[in-house]
Amino acid sequence: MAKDHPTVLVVEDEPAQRDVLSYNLEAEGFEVVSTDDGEEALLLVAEIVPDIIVLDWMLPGISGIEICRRLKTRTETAGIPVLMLSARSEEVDRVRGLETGADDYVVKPYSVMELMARVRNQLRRVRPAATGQRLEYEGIILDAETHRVTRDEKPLKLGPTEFRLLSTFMEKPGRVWSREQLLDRVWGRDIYVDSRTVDVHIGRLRKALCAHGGDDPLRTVRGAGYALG
Amino acid sequence: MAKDHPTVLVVEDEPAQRDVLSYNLEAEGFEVVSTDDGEEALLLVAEIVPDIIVLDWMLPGISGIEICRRLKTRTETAGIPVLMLSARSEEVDRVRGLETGADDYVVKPYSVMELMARVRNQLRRVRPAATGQRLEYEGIILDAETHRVTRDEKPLKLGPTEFRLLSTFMEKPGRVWSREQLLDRVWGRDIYVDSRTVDVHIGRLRKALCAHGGDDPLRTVRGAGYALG
DNA sequence: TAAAAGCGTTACGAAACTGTCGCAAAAGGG
DNA sequence: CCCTTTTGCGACAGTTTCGTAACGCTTTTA
Repeated sequence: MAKDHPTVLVVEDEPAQRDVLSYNLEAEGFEVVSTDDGEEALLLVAEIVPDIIVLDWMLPGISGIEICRRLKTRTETAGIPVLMLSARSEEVDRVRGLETGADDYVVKPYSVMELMARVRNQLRRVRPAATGQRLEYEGIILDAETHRVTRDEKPLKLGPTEFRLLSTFMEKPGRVWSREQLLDRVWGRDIYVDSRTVDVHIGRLRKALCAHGGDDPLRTVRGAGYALG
Repeated sequence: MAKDHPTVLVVEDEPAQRDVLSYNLEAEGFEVVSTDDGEEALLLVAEIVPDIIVLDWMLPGISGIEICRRLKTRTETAGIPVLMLSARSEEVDRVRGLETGADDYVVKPYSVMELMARVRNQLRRVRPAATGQRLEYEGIILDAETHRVTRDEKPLKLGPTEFRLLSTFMEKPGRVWSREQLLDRVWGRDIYVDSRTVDVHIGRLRKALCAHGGDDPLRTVRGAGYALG
């Protein structure tokens, strides 16, 4: 029903490796999409907008390094963390890998635990709420671990949907989210609900946020969507 | 020279598998001893007295199942948790595995994270003090060593399941645990138990905690799970 | 070996939450 | 200033989630 699991895109040409990665990532509760093809990867990124990309260095066709470079030079995708995998261990490669903009670099053979830790580490930057962190904005504190929300020390009562909605806003204060983006993120990619439903929940969130007084921190951007602050 | 890291004995004949296991277990801070031979395993158990044994089902010479049987029928070794690994997935095997006294059973291919979690899970059973001897929260004191719980000096009567449930909560007061996470930690990953069963035990735990008066310290987080405080 | 305690499932009522609708209010555009 | 588009929001009915009592079964205890 609801989606709060981050999506990982795995780009790896060797099937066995790909399976191990998918299996373990899924077991950790991530939503995994994988491909063995560089071109397809670039298309998938635009389509599914993953929260993080795990990218093999060596690929048939476009190399991983090239994919990374392209992603990092496009503003829409530059923010997505890229974790490079490589069979080589030379220092040169590590440097080159990070030069192209990869956010982290893991040398094969790697410990699965280590890889998971690094994936989580990157996610912590992009999806703080999904990794159980504390978010704060203008006196509003959202603690993902305890599921508690307070405004100016006073506890707020939010339903599950309002909670996820607020988490999304607080991960990037100021960012404007369209109704469709919110439906994707808060409700789930494959669920159909009328986009006006978002309005209603925004309204409910507003009411909850202002329950003890204070300004409405949510901004309506006519024709575009909503934003926090 | 005190040994603060639990020792794991890995019995697995395929070198690649053995290496993966050792690597990941060591990365997790366990002390690992491994062998590919069943006879040697039996000798090693007597020698090093591991805290837990990870045992492959199929071995040249003595089978894993036979090793398990022998260990479980000797009183000195019966208490050591045995985690069975198997490439087969038939129900028959699962049943037979648990019949011989294995404490848990993992089917290949397994998630490394899952395996680690199960190892930790078994260890917790044997060394409840591993995380800390005495937990306290708001007048509730749980002594892992004596298996006793008091609230405001008054002793509480908890069943085994409620005890484990409470110790999970007290490990991280405030943290919200989903029903699935609780099933994992308190029950065990392999057995199918309806997730609603958690509710019932939460209810029982609540009743026990409030037996001598006082507020209900457990918080229900709709759509997410439960938390202490 | 009988009694007691503990366990997991089910059923059902209560409460909370959800999505949709309809209309009023607000915002833009010309 | 009026007309169109977009948004706010109360109301409502349907659905989901939760708490708990009851029950049969297994394990432990005396």
